[in-house]
Order: sequence, then C-alpha cells, then structure tokens
Amino acid sequence: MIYMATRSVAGEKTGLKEIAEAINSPQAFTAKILQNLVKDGLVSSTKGPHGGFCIKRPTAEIFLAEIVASIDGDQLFIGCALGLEKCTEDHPCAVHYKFKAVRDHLTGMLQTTHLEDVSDRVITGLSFLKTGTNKR
Amino acid sequence: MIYMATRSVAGEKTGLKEIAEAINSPQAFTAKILQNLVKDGLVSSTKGPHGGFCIKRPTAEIFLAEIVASIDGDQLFIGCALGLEKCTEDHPCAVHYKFKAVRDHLTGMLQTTHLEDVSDRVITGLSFLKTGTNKR
DNA sequence: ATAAATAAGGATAAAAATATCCTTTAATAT
DNA sequence: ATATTAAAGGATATTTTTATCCTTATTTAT
Ligand code: FES
Ligand code: FES
Repeated sequence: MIYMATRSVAGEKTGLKEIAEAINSPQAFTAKILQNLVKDGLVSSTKGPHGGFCIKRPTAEIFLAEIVASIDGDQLFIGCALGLEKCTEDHPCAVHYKFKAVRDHLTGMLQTTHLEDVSDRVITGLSFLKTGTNKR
Repeated sequence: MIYMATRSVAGEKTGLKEIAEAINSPQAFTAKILQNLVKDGLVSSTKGPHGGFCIKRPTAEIFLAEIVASIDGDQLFIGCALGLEKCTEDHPCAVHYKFKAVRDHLTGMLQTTHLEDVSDRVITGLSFLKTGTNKR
C-alpha cells in the first residue's frame, strides 16, 4: 500500500511484479495480499496489458488501521495480551490494566496516521520500504 | 510466571499440572516454556515427589520484559514494524517514526512492571489468568 | 478473431509455531 | 535398595502462517 501510494499520485496502475520487487516480498504471496485488499475495496485492479493495481481512494483518507485490519483482522486492536478469549473490563487478564494503554496507543497511531503521511517520507527519501542492500 | 508468583509467596513449589490447569494451557506445552524459564534462570525446578517449579528471585525484582525476552526473544523490543532486517535510525522503514514511540511505550511498560505488580491484582481478585467459564 | 499480458483463484507446499508423546533422569519416601 | 513421583529432553505430530505453482479469466493490442 505504501509503495502504491508513492506511485499512485495521479492514479497510475502498478504491476504485481513491480510492487513485490519494491518491497522485497515474494510475488505470489504479495498477490494474495493484494487480492485481499481488492476484495476489501482498498485497491482496484485491472487485468490485461498495462493492467495492475491502484489505490482506490485519496491516500490522505486511508488510515493505516484500515489496511492492517484488512490484512490481519482485528485481533491487534481487540485481542488480549495473555490470550484470553476476549479482552474485557469485566474479566480483565492480569496485565490488562497495563496493556490497554499500550494497545490503545498503537490503535490510535494507526487510526490517525494516513497513507500520505507515510508515503511522503518515502518519496522524499527519509524512509524506506526495503533493506538498503536488497540482499534480504 | 504470574500464577507462580501468586503461589510462590513463601517459596513453595508448584507442579506442572497445577500451573497448566491454572492458566488453561496444555501441560506438555507449558512444560517446554517452563524448561526455558529454568534454563534462563528465572525459575528453579526440582524433580521427584513434591517437586515442581518455583520463581527464583523476589517477584518485585522480576520485570515482565525479562520474562517476555526469555520466552519470545527480543524481536518484540527491537524488530521493525515492516519486517526490515533490522530497525535503525539510519535506514528507517516507512512507519519507523510513528512506530518507535509505540514500541518504546510497550518496552517501557514491560521494563517497569514487575511480577508483584501483576500478581497482586490476581491475588486480590481484580484480574485473572484464564477465562471465567473455563470453557476455552 | 487472435495473441499477449496480467490479475484471480484453487490446489499444494514449505516453514514456523504450537502441541503431544514417550523415554530418561533425578529426587523422595519407604 | 526399591518404588514412586515429577521434571528434562528428544522425537514426532498438528496447526497456522507463509509461500509457490498452475490454470482460468479478463483486458488490450494487433
Ligand atoms: S483482558 Fe487481557 S488485555 Fe484485556
Ligand atoms: S525500521 Fe521499521 S520500525 Fe524501525
């Protein structure tokens, strides 16, 4: 998503091969994740020559939480640190009172950081999407 | 560890069966984790009749970070959110600048919360180590 | 129409995490 | 000494996550 955001400024398509290469992730695996993002309406895809993937909405309106939820589900946001079936105030686990603040911090960060925030730093060369040497 | 802390007030041994039951975790699996904790010096064990496990040091001196590190290694503390080989300021990933604060929050919490903190709440019935219904 | 490019989707495969089983070792009690 | 109890440790199994392969469907260009 971040790589596409750096490419989708005008709405160009980006091919699977190029995306996988850019983030140093296996093609077939990357394809599955992209399929998921398409299914969830975050990304549009077109087949055929010059086909590829493209972020559907303005990157300033897509928050990281939405992407994480699409790929990994919601356990990161609502799961119990000690693995209890569910995290509640009624029956809190032994670390709930300490953990909740951290989890909320993470959730808050993901809900307030949008793709543009993040991709801008990649575009300006301040941060990266893969290891420098590309030898991973 | 938290369950043992609630039991080890005076230094009593606690058997594997009892621990596994108390935290609703499979015995054999729990045994492997205990072996690891013994190896890392957090827990002592004795075989034979009336044998069992016992926390080695005062629970007020054992911080959660030490336990997590023993069981899961240090990736939680130093790993990159986007999966880059390593997390550095030199070659930060696209979310490093946002993620670091959250990770440091988690690390800080684990480094400042000791077992006694946590087990006291279990002893007083404010928090729990397994699901209420025990039907997990 | 036909060929070429590219994503979609289903079926496996490999790797990692989680879990079990069984034998061995050490401690205690008789 | 012997029997019993309980952890240690090695081998194996299951499940989940990660990854690959191959066929099908769709779009574009000729
Ligand atoms: S109950 Fe465990 S984190 Fe809330
Ligand atoms: S480089 Fe990714 S979190 Fe620091």
